[in-house]
Amino acid sequence: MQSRSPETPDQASDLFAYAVLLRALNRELNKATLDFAHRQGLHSTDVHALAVIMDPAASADGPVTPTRLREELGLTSGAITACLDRLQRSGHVSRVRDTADRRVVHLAYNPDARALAREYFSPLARATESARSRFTPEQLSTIAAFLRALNAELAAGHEPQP
Amino acid sequence: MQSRSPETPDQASDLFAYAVLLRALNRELNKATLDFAHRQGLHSTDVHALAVIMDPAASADGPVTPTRLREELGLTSGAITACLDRLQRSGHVSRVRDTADRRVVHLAYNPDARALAREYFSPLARATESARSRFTPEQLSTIAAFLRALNAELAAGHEPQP
DNA sequence: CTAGTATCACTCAATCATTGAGATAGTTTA
DNA sequence: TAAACTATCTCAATGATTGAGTGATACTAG
Repeated sequence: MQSRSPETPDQASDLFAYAVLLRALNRELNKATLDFAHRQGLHSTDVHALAVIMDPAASADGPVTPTRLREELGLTSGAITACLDRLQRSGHVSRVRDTADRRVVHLAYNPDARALAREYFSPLARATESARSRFTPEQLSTIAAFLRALNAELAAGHEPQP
Repeated sequence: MQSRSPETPDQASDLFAYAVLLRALNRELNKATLDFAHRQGLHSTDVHALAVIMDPAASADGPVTPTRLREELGLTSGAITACLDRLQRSGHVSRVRDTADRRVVHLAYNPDARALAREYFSPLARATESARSRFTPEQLSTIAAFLRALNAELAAGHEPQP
């Protein structure tokens, strides 16, 4: 530990400071999401749901279904139904019955939701671009590797939760 | 767009993939928070509030007040009061009047909330430790620098929001 | 020093998202 | 075919959140 004065930034190389940084990041992203929700007149739940439906990483393993959304958002089925009702009424997503298993509903976002998505994603993209510009391609690849590793670790940590 | 095959990892060095990684991280952290909230019988709002009150990064500029919490969580004053009532009733935080400005309330978390905090923070710490172990100190310092830069950019992005 | 204004936290009735137990329709197993 | 299972939806009850307004404290100008 070579931290000498309070403002030496290299203290951030220890575990505790890392966790603090990550939670701060989490807070900033949540705040951005809330801001967006308020501007759009949507509930934060609905925006979180939209993010899951729209984000390629979330829909990596197949189309998103209400059950998938329930797991992702930690809500009960009743709440998911209400949330989807709101999103459908406001024209952001539609429910499409699976052809193979007709119990299953696939969630598709409508064309006009794309503009919404762009507006939602762009502040993060802008901030990310700004931060990225200060690092070399090699460094950026290291950082991406870390983020991937961390995501994998966190995802693994949830699994054994009955 | 130079992505060749789905599993090539070096696609993650472009901006789009970065944003996807960051949102995935955000989702994982939120999910961890929700799990914790459910286990503790707390509302997600209350856990978010606790996180703000407990986290050193959040309380960097002075003690946390209800107004600060309102800005951070994007709720109205009525909701904040109710949330603090719950947290106080369950013994996690106490309200302390500021001595200088007696309109202001400072939020302090009680000793028994420390154990709660440890349990809340430890899964993230464990995952972070695991991910960190695969990188050199120099790389870790680069990654921390990026996280700090990104947080600063995101924080700056919120300011001009009236 | 005093009136006027701003700020901080709180109150309370109304609103509306969420819960949780069940109903419904579809699928798989025996 | 009947039984067991699964995915989604329904709906009354619950309770968190809203939003306007209150009381208390602080600042500021005259």
